[in-house]
Amino acid sequence: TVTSNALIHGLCEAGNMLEAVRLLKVMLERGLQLDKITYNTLISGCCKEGKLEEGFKLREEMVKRGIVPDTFTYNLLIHGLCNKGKMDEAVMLWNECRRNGLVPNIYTYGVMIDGFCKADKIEEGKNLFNELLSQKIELNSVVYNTLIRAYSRNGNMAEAFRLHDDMRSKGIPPTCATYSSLINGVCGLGQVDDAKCFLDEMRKDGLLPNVVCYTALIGGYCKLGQMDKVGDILREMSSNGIQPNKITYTVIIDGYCKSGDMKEAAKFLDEMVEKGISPD
RNA sequence: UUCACAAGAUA
Repeated sequence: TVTSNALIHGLCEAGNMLEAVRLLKVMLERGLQLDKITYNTLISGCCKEGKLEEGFKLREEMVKRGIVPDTFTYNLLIHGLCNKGKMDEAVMLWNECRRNGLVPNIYTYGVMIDGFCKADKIEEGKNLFNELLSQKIELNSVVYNTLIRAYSRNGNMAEAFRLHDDMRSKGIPPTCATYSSLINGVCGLGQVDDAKCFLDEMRKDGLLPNVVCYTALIGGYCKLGQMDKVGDILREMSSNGIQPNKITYTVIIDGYCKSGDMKEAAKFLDEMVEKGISPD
């Protein structure tokens, strides 16, 4: 069963749900004992493809087989609902989860907080976060990053920085995701040169700026129409061994197009294709 | 062996 579960997971990750379900049938035919992990893995695959109905059907099926859904199961389904912006239904599932005597974990909170934030209900997200603070659940970087991203997108950098200080003071390490959100927020205010300083701060924290951080900065310069600065960042990236990816190129090409320089845009498109990245 | 967070364009 463990081996088959791992295989199913691999197929789901590859987006090959049909094969994964086929494998499930094979397991049944061979009389292999299915477990929570088998079902959770499949439910995760369905939810990632946005096939929520399938996910809920699988949950029914597991119950029929006498396998009791656990917190993972709920987290997956709640996540699926959140991704569709169905926060009211997500809240109902959250309540059902507790009614069934299951204890929400850090993932449950993380998914819900992120769902609220992405549905433009930051205050609700923040309230859940405060509830989380009062629990005996250990906090981690992800929940902080979620809120930091939300406040940064809103241009509320004061609150974003406050959370950043707060996580540090609790010994929770900022990550690349923390910094890319902060960079993106400061860039959104047009302070791209200031945002660039975060690269050094990251290194002081023992983090190596990754392609996401650099791309956020490039995007900032593009929005300001400072296309000359884009080359600087690209050089800094390559001297640090970081390769631009498809999103980086998309940002640059879009920037040149919007600044009316189609020749440069075409150059970067060519460069991207030469590197084996297919445009979309 | 299964769950959450960061950067882009899109009529």
